Amino acid sequence: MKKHSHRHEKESDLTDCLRQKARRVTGPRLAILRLLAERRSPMSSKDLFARFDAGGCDLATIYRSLHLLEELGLVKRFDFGDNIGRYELVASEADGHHHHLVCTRCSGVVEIDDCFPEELERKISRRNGFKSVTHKLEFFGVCPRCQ
Amino acid sequence: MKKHSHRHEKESDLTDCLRQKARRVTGPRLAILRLLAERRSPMSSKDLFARFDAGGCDLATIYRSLHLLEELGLVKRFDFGDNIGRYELVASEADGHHHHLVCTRCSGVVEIDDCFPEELERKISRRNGFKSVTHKLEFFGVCPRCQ
DNA sequence: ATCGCTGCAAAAATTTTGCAGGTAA
DNA sequence: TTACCTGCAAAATTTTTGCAGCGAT
Repeated sequence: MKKHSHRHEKESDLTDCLRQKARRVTGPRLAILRLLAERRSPMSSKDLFARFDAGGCDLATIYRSLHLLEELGLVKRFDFGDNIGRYELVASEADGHHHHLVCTRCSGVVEIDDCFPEELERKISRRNGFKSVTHKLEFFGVCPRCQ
Repeated sequence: MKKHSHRHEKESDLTDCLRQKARRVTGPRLAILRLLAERRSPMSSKDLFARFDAGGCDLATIYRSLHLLEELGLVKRFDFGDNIGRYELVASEADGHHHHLVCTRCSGVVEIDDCFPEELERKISRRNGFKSVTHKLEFFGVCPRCQ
């Protein structure tokens, strides 16, 4: 059984992870996690920067925080092919692995749960002798409103 | 039956495509196509720039050319998550749609022919009301030599 | 009181754009 | 000749880094 979820779950995850690495729990890191938790679709550093209240947080800090949070496995980076890194909170339930369907007109994002078949991934890994194989999969198309 | 391939196939494809758009066949465009044709794995603008002989070609021209060639459907852009656009020649046989297995240590690239099942892609498209759905799929892992 | 973290500023890296002159058709 | 292209330089974007001071533990 997984622990029950309550509003501070992410904060305690963060505290746990950081303690293990002798890193500190700070305002910007908590704020970034909260901002990401408010949205289902991935956000860029700039998106986050724009959503900080007055007295916000430096852009450099956002970049540094996202790198750290990614290293801790609390957030995950996605790439939609426009040279802008976007990050999403990693779901605590299950593995949270999922993909996106991005509208090429309005850039709207729909979360997709279907995934590349594990068996095929294993086959690709085995056939090429690669270890620790993962994948990135994103879908692109024109959403109903933009058609 | 498809037309037989000979060494100038890409050049004539280019000529055809450009004519249709009232664009010109130029040295840099031909050179970029040739450089891409020499390699199986995708190249960045900088890679291409570095491979130009003396009296080469401006980086800005490479960027402009790649955009144009992509628009013409002669090259395709891939993203490996490092904010660097990489381009590959579009195979003339079949649709040439394929993916890559990238080593996270040495950045070596293996071409992969397996692809996301069409039926699943159609299901995703249908379920969300999206049109013209395509996808980007890349694999990452540690290659045999780097293990 | 440590050591890590942040803001600020400067730099780096990738990509885009403006413009004057050169070139394919 | 007429657009279109290219090189050069400057700018725009996104991301990284150095450093002095602040702050979590």
